[in-house]
Amino acid sequence: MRMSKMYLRTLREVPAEAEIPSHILLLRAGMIRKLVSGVYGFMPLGKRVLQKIENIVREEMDKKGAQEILMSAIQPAELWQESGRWYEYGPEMWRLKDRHDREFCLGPTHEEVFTDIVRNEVDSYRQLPLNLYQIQTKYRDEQRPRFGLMRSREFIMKDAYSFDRDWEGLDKSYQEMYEAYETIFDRCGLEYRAVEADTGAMGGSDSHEFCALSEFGESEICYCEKCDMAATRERADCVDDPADSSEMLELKTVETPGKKTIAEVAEFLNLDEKQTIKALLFEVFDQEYKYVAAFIRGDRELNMTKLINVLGIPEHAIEFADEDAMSIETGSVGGFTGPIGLRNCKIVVDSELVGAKNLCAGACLADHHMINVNYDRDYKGDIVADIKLIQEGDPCFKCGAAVKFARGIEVGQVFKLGTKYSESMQAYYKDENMHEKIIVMGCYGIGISRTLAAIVEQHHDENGIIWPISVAPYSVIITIVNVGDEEQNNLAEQLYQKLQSLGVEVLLDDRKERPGVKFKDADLIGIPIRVTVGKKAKDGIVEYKLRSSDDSSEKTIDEAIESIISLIESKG
RNA sequence: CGAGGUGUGGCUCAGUUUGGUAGAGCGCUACGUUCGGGACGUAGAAGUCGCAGGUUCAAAUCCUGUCACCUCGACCA
Repeated sequence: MRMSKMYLRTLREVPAEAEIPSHILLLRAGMIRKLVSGVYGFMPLGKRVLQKIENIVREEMDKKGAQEILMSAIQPAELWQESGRWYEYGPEMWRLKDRHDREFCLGPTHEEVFTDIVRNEVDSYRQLPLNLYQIQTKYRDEQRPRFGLMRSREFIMKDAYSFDRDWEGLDKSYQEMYEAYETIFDRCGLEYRAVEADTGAMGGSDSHEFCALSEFGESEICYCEKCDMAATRERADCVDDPADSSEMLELKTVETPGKKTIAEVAEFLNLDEKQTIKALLFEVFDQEYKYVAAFIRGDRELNMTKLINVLGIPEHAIEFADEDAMSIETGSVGGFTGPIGLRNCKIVVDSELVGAKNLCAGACLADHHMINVNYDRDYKGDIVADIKLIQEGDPCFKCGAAVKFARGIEVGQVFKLGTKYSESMQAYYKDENMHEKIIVMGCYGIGISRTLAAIVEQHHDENGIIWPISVAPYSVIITIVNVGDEEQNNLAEQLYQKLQSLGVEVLLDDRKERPGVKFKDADLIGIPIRVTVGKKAKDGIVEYKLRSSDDSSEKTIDEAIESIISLIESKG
């Protein structure tokens, strides 16, 4: 491609909308352009990178026997009603109606559609296992789109769905996809970590997230250096402090005027925060009960994901309670709510509180707390479970060593769905004995556009992007220092033609620009190999330089071609 | 959804406090001089000041409403 003809505009200044390196650089390098909040278009260079990533994904999926199809982005509400997710999915789903008032959505994911296709066409065990995938645009009406491609409302995703005869088959399919993902992210040049994850709105049992490590990642992950534990923060189990064997003391109510927070109460009563109980009050929607009170030890934080999991409700069906309204119905008192005296409300108690003794809790009476509160003797929970959020340095639930934290960009996730969808949507097959059996499913996603952003996060410097050669829009850029010089033009043209005939993806910077501008642009758009044709063109000498290094060397064009070919073969 | 902020040529921004009829740099066009890390000169083109009302002789500027965008929080396969 001749740059004089290429549709490309690079920006010198940082667009006001962008904050993090990938967003800034993708905009500055003319790879993406915003249409509205959370919706981006891909310009020629960006589109090429996207295709590189897609092709890596295709190759590795195909190697595992997965077959590519393409389903529509538009989906009928009926399918989602059948699986129960039309309600569950919440406001993130982009819903619309046709002229006859029939309801549809723009697909945020495709479990229902794939299950529907397969249940209609798979009858026999001979057709299983089966793995189908697509690379397609997905829609999620995010509350707050952020960071360019990182969290957008329209994005490109590879989603695969496996269909097996039984759970053993699913385990195998899952393992195959897990391995494919490792290869895919390795080939994309990403430094990543696979961590255990919550299954969230997808449902199912096991799940792993593949997180590209980055300080701007939105996933908090925790891991253990002593054992193989690695999980998202919301998923990580917590270890309860050991039970206290002290005697139970007499329950008392004490005055604590105006002391509402844990810190204030602990200081006022001269207690450790560990000796207090924190109350968190929620209102829930469309359930048998209206309010939830969650109790955890005063020094702990609540893990919202764990809470909604034990309650078995979708995330959008719960929010912090309006204290006044709740007070009337349940007897809670803002700042002074405790487990004793509450009514008409689901009580969830963190498991750690069961073994703790003589704690301080709100008295459900203004300006009063109770001391020497003990589980079982003084109060009970409707549910007792681990609902704590893990902190850095807490003990690992597998081996007890202190856990470490890191941040990552979730570029892929694999789920064992099991029979969640095949059951609700009745996807069966017949076994050897003509017995009807349920299909066991898995699903496997990769955010293609997010992966692109993650690669930039990990591969850039102050001058711009540094694409790994495997995903670079072009492998080589030939920079002509002075297009007014015939010898330079001729030599560059010769090299350009040769590289093209060898199948090398090459840019020829034949623009009438000063060399400084061309070098800056070459660095910004991140082409891995730069060949500069300058003063020594008359001797047949060019300068060969890698974007990733400051060193350069002088070569004849044949030597340059040799270096280029061998580099592409080793890294491409 | 809660809090804060911003909307002025393609981009980055000044001008708004104190109303007087729109500016700079970059980019763009033409010509000339340059030509190894974002050159210089000359001459140009380009903006209903987010939108709608209102106040006023006069509104980018003041008032009301509205929309969009950004940040933090909450939330998020």
